[in-house]
Amino acid sequence: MTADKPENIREFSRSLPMALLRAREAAMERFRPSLRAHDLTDQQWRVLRALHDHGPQDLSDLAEMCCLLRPSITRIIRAMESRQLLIKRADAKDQRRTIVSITVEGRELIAKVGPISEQVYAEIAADFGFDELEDLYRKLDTLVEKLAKQ
Amino acid sequence: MTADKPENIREFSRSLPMALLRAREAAMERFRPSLRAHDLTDQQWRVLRALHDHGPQDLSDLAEMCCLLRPSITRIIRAMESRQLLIKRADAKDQRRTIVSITVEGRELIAKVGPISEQVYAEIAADFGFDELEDLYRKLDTLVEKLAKQ
DNA sequence: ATTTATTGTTTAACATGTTAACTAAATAAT
DNA sequence: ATTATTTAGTTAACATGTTAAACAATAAAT
Repeated sequence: MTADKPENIREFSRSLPMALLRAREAAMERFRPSLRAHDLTDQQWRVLRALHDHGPQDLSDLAEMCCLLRPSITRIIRAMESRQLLIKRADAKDQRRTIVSITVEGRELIAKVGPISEQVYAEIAADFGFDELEDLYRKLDTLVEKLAKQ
Repeated sequence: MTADKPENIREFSRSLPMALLRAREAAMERFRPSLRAHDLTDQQWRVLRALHDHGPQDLSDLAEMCCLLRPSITRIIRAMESRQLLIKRADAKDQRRTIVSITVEGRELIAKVGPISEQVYAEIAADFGFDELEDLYRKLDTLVEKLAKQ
């Protein structure tokens, strides 16, 4: 007895969010081992890289950058500060703002994990094709752009 | 004083998992309002659609289908069962397996939310371009395929 | 047949996602 | 200047993500 499959809804496999999630999981699966080996969650690694690449940031900008919600980043920063991977200070001009900077320890961790991560990336590019990858980036950027408007 | 930006690591913005996450968030942002209006989380909606489209499933297959981990699906199914959106029963041939089926109430919810979801999808296709969307699906499928091997 | 290994699911513990409510600091309005 | 509004961040409460460990049922090995 097969399920009576109504035709009134798009197939599950053709769900854009699902397709993007599956792709992301497939990619992350390759990066996770090295992150976990250094006691980093996906999110902590994102925060560390954002601070490394773009310098000190207030929490809201950092959250936006890393695709994290404010309550999440509050907890993530707290845990990372206690590990001394970053430091917090109040913004002198606006006492509401908290500004976060990466520490030497944070940079050392990047120096350890970064190269492994780069190698994984190179493997992905080799398996999928470098040009294909660039094309995918462009399409994803365009999608975000088109969906953000309105 | 700008951050000293070392060149030894790929730019944060060129992270494949981040690009996929940003795109997914941009898409989900459009679907969430109707899901929340019917007290559904993203994950619960995925489970409901999977059961609707593919019929009764055991928990492991369902988890795989929905990109969920086993511990997550245990809790999600428990909550949805108490809302009577689905029912569980033991597999007669293998008492370890739990088989889940969508209920009439579950189908009724699909009948309410599905059309709204379809309309959102049509808007996305209109904004991004239907052919572009099809092309994106193909590339994402290929990516998963190439990354899954090895 | 009994033991051993494997498999499907759950529980536990902690991190994050998500929404709403709250606090304090800065701005705007009067 | 005082009040009202907005903004940045936190807390609370609950859902899910994630890993490891536990458990029961099955399959494999002897």
